Amino acid sequence: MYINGINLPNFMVAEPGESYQSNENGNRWVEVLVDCPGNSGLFTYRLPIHLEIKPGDILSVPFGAQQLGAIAIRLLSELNVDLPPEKIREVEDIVSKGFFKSAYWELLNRVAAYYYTPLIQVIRVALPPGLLGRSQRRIRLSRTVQDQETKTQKDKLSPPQLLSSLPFVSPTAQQILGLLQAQSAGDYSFAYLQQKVKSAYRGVRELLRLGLVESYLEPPRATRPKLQKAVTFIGTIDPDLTIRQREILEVLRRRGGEVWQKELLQICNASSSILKTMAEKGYIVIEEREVLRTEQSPALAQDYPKSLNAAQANALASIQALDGFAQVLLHGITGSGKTEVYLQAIAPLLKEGKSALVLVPEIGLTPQLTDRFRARFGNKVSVYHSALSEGERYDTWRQMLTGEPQVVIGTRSAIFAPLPNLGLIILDEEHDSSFKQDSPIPTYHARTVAQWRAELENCPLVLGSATPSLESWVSVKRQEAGGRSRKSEVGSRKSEVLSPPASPASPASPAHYLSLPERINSRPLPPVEVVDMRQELQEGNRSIFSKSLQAALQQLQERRQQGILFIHRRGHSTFVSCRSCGYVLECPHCDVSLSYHHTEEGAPQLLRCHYCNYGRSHPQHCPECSSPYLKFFGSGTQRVAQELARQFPQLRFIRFDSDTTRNKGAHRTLLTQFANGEAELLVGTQMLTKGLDLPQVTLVAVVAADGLLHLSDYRASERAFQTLTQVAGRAGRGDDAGRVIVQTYTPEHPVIEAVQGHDYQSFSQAELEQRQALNYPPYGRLILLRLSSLDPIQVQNTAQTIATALSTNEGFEILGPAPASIVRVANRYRWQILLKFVPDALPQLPDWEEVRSLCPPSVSLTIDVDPLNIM
DNA sequence: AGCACGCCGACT
DNA sequence: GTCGGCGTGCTC
Repeated sequence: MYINGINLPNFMVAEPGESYQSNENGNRWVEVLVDCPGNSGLFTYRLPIHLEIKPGDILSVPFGAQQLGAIAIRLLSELNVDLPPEKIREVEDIVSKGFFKSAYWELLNRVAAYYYTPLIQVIRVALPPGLLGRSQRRIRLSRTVQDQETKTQKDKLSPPQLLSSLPFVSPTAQQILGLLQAQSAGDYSFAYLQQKVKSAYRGVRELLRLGLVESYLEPPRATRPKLQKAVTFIGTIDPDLTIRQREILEVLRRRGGEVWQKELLQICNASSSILKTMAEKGYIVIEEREVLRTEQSPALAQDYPKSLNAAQANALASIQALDGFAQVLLHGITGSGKTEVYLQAIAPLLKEGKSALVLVPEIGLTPQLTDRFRARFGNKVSVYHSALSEGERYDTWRQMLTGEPQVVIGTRSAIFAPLPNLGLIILDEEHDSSFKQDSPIPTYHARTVAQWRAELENCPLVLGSATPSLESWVSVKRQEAGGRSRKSEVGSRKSEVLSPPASPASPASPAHYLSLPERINSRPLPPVEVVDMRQELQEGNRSIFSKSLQAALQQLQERRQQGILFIHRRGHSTFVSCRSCGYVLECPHCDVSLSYHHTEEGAPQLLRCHYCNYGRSHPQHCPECSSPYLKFFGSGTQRVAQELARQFPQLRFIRFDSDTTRNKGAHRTLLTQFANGEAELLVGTQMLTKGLDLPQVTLVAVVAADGLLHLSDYRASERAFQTLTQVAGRAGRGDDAGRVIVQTYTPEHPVIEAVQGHDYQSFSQAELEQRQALNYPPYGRLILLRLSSLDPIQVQNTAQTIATALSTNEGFEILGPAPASIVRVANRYRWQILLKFVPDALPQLPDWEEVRSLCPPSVSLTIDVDPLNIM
């Protein structure tokens, strides 16, 4: 396949056994998948003789009164009996030859099946937007009218005379005709006419009958490649060239024999006519080439591989020794140089002609990471995420299809990047919850999909994190233990014994745990000081800053060092805690804290458990110590900023949160300002935790850790530990030693203690014991049914009906139905039912079709498999 | 989702 | 009586 100079490889087809010439095999029909809501079913079309259609091709088909994109699923030699042959229409065209390799196709199908999502929805995530676009119906003046019109103009007759010469035309039709005549091409989209004219439909029909206008379909506007003229040098430099021509050829030759025409003319200060002459004489070729609209990055100095410490070298060697599918957990503490390991693992792959896929939580937040990849691999790196423009996305996507060895860095949807020859998949910060999509469907987790993809493409998957998710931890541990018995407790010793790569003889253990237990250059992890805010209150300090933090901020200012202030700001997900004794109100039936319920104005204040729907009124006094100082927690960045400005007027700070980083490139700008020393303090939320590498930061402070600790969610502790460890890890990455201050009302909380001791090991062990006792993931699986409707009564009733129907099933426990923590969002009332499955039991899944049938049309139901946010 | 058809209320 | 609104159902 050859498209505008880019050589597309011939992909294997979804069903390799398919005959080359479909008609010879008796296949006369094709089943296609159409992107049309309300039906996720298949449609059958006739194969035109002149088109050679194979499964996996993207087609254009007539569908009702429109033309749309469809995907060929399989060829048929016989028709379904209950499909009347006269209804069958013919495929119009092939939009794109099949790029659904069998492994890729299998991946999409697996995602659809696992997440109970129609396949077409999965395909929509995988394909760039616009590729499955629908046709546009357009209306234009018919030729006769146009001719007549020009004649009228020539004869200086006014248009009304044209109309008056016609038979009775309704006012609507006249209006449409007027609009079309006013436009130079006499051509409008039907949709435009419909919005401009009251009831255009009838008017248009009338005009069509009269033969005054014609209706036509503009084919689906698949995002088109951008073309530009390129000049290629072909001949030799001939003596009978003019001096000017020779000059141009010289420039062309020096630039590698191929330059964009625009560029060449600019350099030579020439006009295109001279090039035309030269092309006619056969010295050069001018042709349209595709220009890839890929993101341009600032010029970067070439970066070279850095020397590795022992653990890094060990990890790299283990990854490089892998052959085929394997899952690797690269557990490297903050600042241990995981990125360098990735870079060096990728470099040899590119030489072998393979590509690598690197997934990161949020691309905008990590300009540093992409810069580093670009500095190392130059233009072999492309970035792929949903914030790209349609054109950029399409072009990057096509760039991947070329099969050139390359590195693609992207966010969760990039797991579907159509890279052939995948040699390695890396998920950086694999614990991060943004790898999970919770709406729209499919509610996939990129890590789960990555595992399948690595397996199907037979390449290694590296999961990197300083704070691995318990899922990955357990999964790798379990498989490692299953494959070979090793005595040493992993992670407890500094120099970790690496398990040798799985030999082909024992493929049972494709899991490896690799540890980077030390920071690069042997820098120490920063000491973590925990400040008891109850104590501060007792001592009369009512400020949100402890004395210790105040002193540290003062010092920062004096020594002109830099720091980070972390605030956990979350809208309504607040919890209630006693300011005197730190008691947190919890649900008596579940092991979670109660959350303050957002109800109507003036309604009684309620505390509610979102798991079992237990509720109670907000108490006046602490049930533990009777103190009246019960407080909702959740102070935002703004309040902290105000407080900073008041107490430390000299201190310059930059707010780094979703309010201040909304604009494109704002992250980079703010970080550059900070790096240039334009402020001493970076004040921000979650986004500070994600992969920032700012060597000059010596102080990290967490204003109130409690906001993270007591969310009413079984994952609260894991998340809190991850976030706190990550944010603490921003300190002391440079030559100056760092320190961390964590303010809390519950210093004895196990998470705080684990963070203080930088102790992933004991934290995960304790947390896993609790999860196991309660059957929560990674042991028991969860499926969350989310229901929503504009009608609060109807959702509640439906939720109740479904829960009752499900209760006859075995193999899972039903929690709820319960209202979502914020019941009303965008005027929709939301309820949910959580299904908790018994671990290792054969999953007895409910019949989802039956469940859906219990849902009236006014209530929408989504099934979230392995939900991360249960709130 | 579109885009048909079809059935009812407000006008010449 | 038509015109023009909107509700319902289908698309190989």
